[in-house]
Amino acid sequence: MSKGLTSRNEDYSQWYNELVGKADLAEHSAVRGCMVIKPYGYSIWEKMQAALDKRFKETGHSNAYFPLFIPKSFFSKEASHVEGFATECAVVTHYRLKNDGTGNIIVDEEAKLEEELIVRPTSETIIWNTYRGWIQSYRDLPILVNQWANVVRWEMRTRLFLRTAEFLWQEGHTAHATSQEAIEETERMLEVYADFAENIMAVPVIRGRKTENERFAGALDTYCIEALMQDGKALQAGTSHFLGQNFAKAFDVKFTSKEGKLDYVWATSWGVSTRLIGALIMAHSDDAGLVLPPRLAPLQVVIVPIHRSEEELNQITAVADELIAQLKKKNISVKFDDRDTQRPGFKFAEYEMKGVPVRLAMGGRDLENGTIEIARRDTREKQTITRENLADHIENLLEEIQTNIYQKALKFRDENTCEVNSYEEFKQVLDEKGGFISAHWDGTTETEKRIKEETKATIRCIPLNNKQEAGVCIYSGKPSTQRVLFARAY
RNA sequence: CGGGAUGUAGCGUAGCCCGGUAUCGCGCCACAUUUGGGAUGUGGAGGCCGCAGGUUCGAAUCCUGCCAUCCCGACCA
Repeated sequence: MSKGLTSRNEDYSQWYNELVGKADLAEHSAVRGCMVIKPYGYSIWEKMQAALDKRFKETGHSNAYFPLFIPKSFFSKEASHVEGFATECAVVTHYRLKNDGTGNIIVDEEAKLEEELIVRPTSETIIWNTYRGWIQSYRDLPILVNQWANVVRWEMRTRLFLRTAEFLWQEGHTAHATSQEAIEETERMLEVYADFAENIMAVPVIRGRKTENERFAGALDTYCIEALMQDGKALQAGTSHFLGQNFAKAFDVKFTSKEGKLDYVWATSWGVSTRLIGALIMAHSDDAGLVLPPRLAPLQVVIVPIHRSEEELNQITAVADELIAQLKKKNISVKFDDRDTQRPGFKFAEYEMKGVPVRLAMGGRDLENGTIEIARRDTREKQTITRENLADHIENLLEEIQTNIYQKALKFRDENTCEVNSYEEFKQVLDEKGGFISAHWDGTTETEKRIKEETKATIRCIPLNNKQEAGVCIYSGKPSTQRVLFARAY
């Protein structure tokens, strides 16, 4: 476990702040808990966006954009929804400032809004208010829309990347003619997320459903993917909600079916956020810095020249240029770092911190021998090889690294997932080891809450395709039909 | 919003108890020597000591208030 990546903000090390981002934007409470995403970190987000967006399009979705401000009255139309978000809303009450005559800029009380605006914490309400005008007939369905946006949730406590007051995300909002179709959509998008997490981020996830207690405000069912971080805590990495007809009823969105019957529309919503950057970091990094899976690394290959003279550098550059051209043909991003302001050793350490998957180093020795030094970030191994078929070799190595990072995380999760059969054992594992704990639960919210109060562990999910198995609840001793997954979580 | 801690250069810090305008390291700038794992030497720049009051001849230091940050809790993608 990296010293830079524990659960405590104070342990996020210097390199982490330098490279990825920092919540240091102002000495003012109004922006407390917001974050700055620096260029390198943002380019990781852009890669995530591109990969996700591609999958959204492949599954028939289109992007759209809805307003940042939501009238308070919209917001309060769905009872459980407003209840769930009421305590974390930023509210706009005025629209103008003025000079008070002494040079101070103050809020102009005359510019008070008749109705307050909520800065969106999520967009269900304003989108469903809009959908009312888009939907009349079954021919208008389904509506498969996604929005890339920022949202604000005024949490009492923030945590860099995992829970910031403002965050970037995507939120999909779909409308369907039947319950079944909406449930299928909910499950489809969960699988899109799971596939993205595992194949692009190299983070293994558990697909599951939330308990009633942990469900999204306004949803009938919440599906989620849960990942395990290196410190043994779980992280909810994405959610997909089956909203039933709740929002359609709240916003009066009806359609005429093929049979000529008027009915409310069925809905889903699903989202992932910049929290994924935190997940990526905490799942893979080590003491030398970030470890990025090649498919998300802003820079996949770096070449560091080691030279004593200008002439030597020119010779190295010539070899490098040829290699760069070959790599670019393969769509592999590469940088030739010939800065003369830093020494090779410094560069090696720097690119390790940044998590660049493959590093090449070439000096006079290699020029003579026709070789090059190749180092991989995931295992930190390096070897000197000939330059024959180098581009192909690198292409294969990047794939191998992608796989290896995933396998390593998967092995870690397997080693930190265990079944327990008593509450004593449960508490012991939780305190000594952490990780996912599979245990029988009687299915009541009361038991769930008691366990949370006593141990801080929550039910992360009821895994999909869960094995049905008779047992007794570790807490109440009542009969249970299946195990659920517990963990302490972020 | 409760409980605890902390604010000194870009970053990390010493000094505070026992008042005399600030220590060290990293980083930064210049020059030289270096360059296959975070170079070395010499010289240099950089600070309203979180903010506002108070006590005092004199405050980083003592007192009061405020602000901010971090940790724990409630809340949560």
